[in-house]
Parts: sequence; structure tokens; C-alpha cells
Amino acid sequence: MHQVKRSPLADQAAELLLERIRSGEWELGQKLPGETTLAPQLGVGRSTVREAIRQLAGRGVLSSRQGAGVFLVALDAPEEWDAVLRRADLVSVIEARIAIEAEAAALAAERRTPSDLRAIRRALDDRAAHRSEVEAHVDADTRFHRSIVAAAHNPVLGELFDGFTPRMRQAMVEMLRLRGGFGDEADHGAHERLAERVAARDAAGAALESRTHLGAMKAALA
Amino acid sequence: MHQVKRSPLADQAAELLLERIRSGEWELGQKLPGETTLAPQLGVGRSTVREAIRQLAGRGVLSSRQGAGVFLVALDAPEEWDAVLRRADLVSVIEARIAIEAEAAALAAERRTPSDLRAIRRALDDRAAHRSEVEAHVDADTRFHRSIVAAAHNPVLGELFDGFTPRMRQAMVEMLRLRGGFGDEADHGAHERLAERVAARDAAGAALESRTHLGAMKAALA
DNA sequence: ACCTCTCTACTTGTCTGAGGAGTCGTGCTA
DNA sequence: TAGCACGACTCCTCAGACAAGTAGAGAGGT
Repeated sequence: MHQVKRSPLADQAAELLLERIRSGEWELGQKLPGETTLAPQLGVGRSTVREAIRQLAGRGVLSSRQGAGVFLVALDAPEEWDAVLRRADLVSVIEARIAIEAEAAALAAERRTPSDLRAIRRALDDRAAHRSEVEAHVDADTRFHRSIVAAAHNPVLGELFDGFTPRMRQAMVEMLRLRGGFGDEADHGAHERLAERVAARDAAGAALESRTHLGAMKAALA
Repeated sequence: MHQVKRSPLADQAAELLLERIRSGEWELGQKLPGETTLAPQLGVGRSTVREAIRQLAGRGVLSSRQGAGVFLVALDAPEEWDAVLRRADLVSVIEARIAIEAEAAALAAERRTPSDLRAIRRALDDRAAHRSEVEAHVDADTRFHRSIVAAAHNPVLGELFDGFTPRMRQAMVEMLRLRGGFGDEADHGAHERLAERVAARDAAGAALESRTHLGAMKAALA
């Protein structure tokens, strides 16, 4: 089941322009064709092509000067990490999160301190306490998973997890609104088992729990 | 004689919006007022406010969904990814790379196309051909690992891997100069086994090969 | 009481036409 | 030759109209 990607014309036009820029069609600092020329070329109206140009201007690729034209100021935007996440398919994001979190769970099982363990247990209780409201539950859930990642004592993994958070939060809130069923006993049990594996210093077990739990979420969201 | 900076209204509107966003007027993920409401507030036409929104969308601050509204997806362009990697110690980077690459290897085993396989084999041969010069070998090695990640068909994992590349390259070159022994038969065999597991669609085996290989590198670098 | 379906109001998306404002090259003039 | 006026071209802004999509209210059936 291949979900068709329906994106606004302006976005498509921006992407098309970016491709032509990447292909080296115009020199750096050179003037691009005018809006009135570009619009028929891309098969869109003038205002649409203007919005596409604005979008690329916001990313620092183009710059337009009234009366003069539109100029190329950078061959390619230094692909921002957030932009990648925002554009990416949700399944891809979850797969990446599985990679990060399963590894973090294994490392957490090896390295967790008593203080880490207390924080994890506190987050687990807090998560159980917020089962009624959707957003509060999602945030509490995120805090629990964050506490696991924090126990891995790896700043890179932590930063990666934080990068995923906004995108995941949005998706999870949407999913829980549509169909509930993630605040139930089975879900809570999975989290309890994960915390238990970390406490028992069982790296393989912690990774497995994390992987299966997130795998179920991936199946639900896909 | 102060040169007055006359900027387009759309730019001014974007800047004004960004200030209101920074001031915390809207929650993260919340819906902003509609274009028709915003336009009179800012004293510009609707098309102008649209261009301002597009500009901020290009910067990753806003995101608009037809029929629903304009939503705040980031308070501002956050900390750049490169800085995190530069600051982090090498062991953390490798651990993160293990997480990414093991998962990618498993996915690659499931999803690789014949074309992917050809690229992997070509990269493997190329890697074997560059055993004498250190830098050429490291680059060829990187290309091989990249071909595995590419076969996973997950843009997020790919982008993450590319982010690691510069930092890893530097460390590997240094290590190979100090003590060689990564261009030998045993090392090449590990890569051959990984490619073979991917070709055989053995997800668990591919992940394990990747993990052990990178684990050895982590031990050598630590 | 609950679930589902439809319909309506609202929102963003796109196009068109018009006129304003700025820039730059051309050719005329002194 | 130097300076200047003009005109063609460009981006900038607005207004209006309609299409496309979303979300919530309300009717109807179970």
C-alpha cells in the first residue's frame, strides 16, 4: 500500500527548482529566469512560483531583488536535520527511532546508576498517572523513554532522541485521538518490562523489549 | 547619510511573525490565526502574508496544511547537528553509528533490490582495491558502508549516516596511521560476510555482522 | 446512549489581472 | 565623451474568485 504523496504545487515547484539548481543549470550568483518565464516552464501560476522562490529564499538558496531579478546565492542548502525529519515518511522516522532507542536501552542496562533507576521509576509512575488526557499521556510517555536514553550516558544518542521528539509527539497525539488503546494495561506492561530489564542489567533483554514495543507502534502508525 | 534599508513587505511580515513566535505567543504545534486574520493584523494583503509564511516554512518554523491551518513546528532553527558531533567524544559517536548501521543492515537485507546489490558488490571490490593508501582506503570503506545504508531505503537513516561520516573519517585515518591492520584479510572478510548476509536476505545475520564489525572498531578506537 | 454519516463553515491552495516600484541598458543630447 | 532621460524589464503588492481539503456540528439509525 503505497500512500500517495499529495503536496502543494508550490512545494513541488520548489523541489523542482532545487533539482535544477543542484544539476548546475545556473552559476552561483547568476540571475535565474524571471517569474513570468519560470511559471509556464513549471506549469504553475505566477503566485505559486513566487511562493516556491520565497520558500527557497527562506532556506538561503535564492535571493530576489526588486527590479533586478532572482539570484542564486547558494548551490544547496546545508540540509538541515529538522527539515529532513519533517519531510520524511513517518515510518522512516520510527525505524530510525527504533535503531536509536534499542541501542540506548542496551547501553542503559549496562551503565545505569541508582540515580538513573530512580528517575526511570519516577517517570514510569508519572506515565501511569496520566492516562486520561491524550497530550499529557504522550508527554509523560516521552519523558519515560527519555529517561531510558539518559541512562545510556551517550550525548549523541540523547541528542538524536530529542530530535525525534517533536515529530513523534505530533504523530502520536494524532494517532491516539483517532484510535485510543495505547494507554491500556498491555502497553503499560511493556514499559514496566523495559524498566525491569534495565534494572536487571540485562542489555539484550532491554533492547528486545524496546524493539518489540516500538515495532508494535510502527505497525499501528504505518 | 544613513542608507535606508527598504525591505519587501513580505520580509518584514516574516520578521514580525518570527518575533511574535519567539515571544511565545503560540504553543509549539499549535495553530496560528488564519491568513485572512493575520493579513489585516500585519497590515498587508493575503498573498503577502502567504509569502511570509512560505519563507518561514522554508526555514522550518511553520508548516501549513490545506483545510486545517498554519502550525508552529519549531520555536526557531535549533542547534546544528554538526556542533553536537564535534563536541561529543568518539566512543559516543561510534555507539550511535552502531545503532544506525546495524538497523540499516537489517532493513537492507529485507529491502535490497538487485540494483542495490550490484552497488554493494562494486563498493566491496573497490574497497579491496584500495588497500595501500590510508585515506583512499577509508573513503572506499565509507562508500561500502554507505551502499549498505542506501539499500535500507530509509532517508532518515541515510542522513544520519552522512552526518557521522566526516567525524568518523578523521578518526579512522588517524587510527590507521598509528597502527595499521584494518586493511588485512580478516577485516575484508567481515565486510564480505556482511554483504553476503544482505544478499541472502538474512536480516538478523546482517545486523549481527555489522554490530560485531563496528564493535571491534569501537574497541580499537577507545 | 452510542456510533456513523452527511453537510456546512472555515481554511489553505491556485490562478488571474491590475497597477506600483525599482533596476538597468540604450540612445539621445550637450 | 560625459551626462541624462527614457523605456523595457523585473519584482512587489493587492484584490477577487474559485478549487480543494479539513474539522466540527447535527441528524439519523441502532
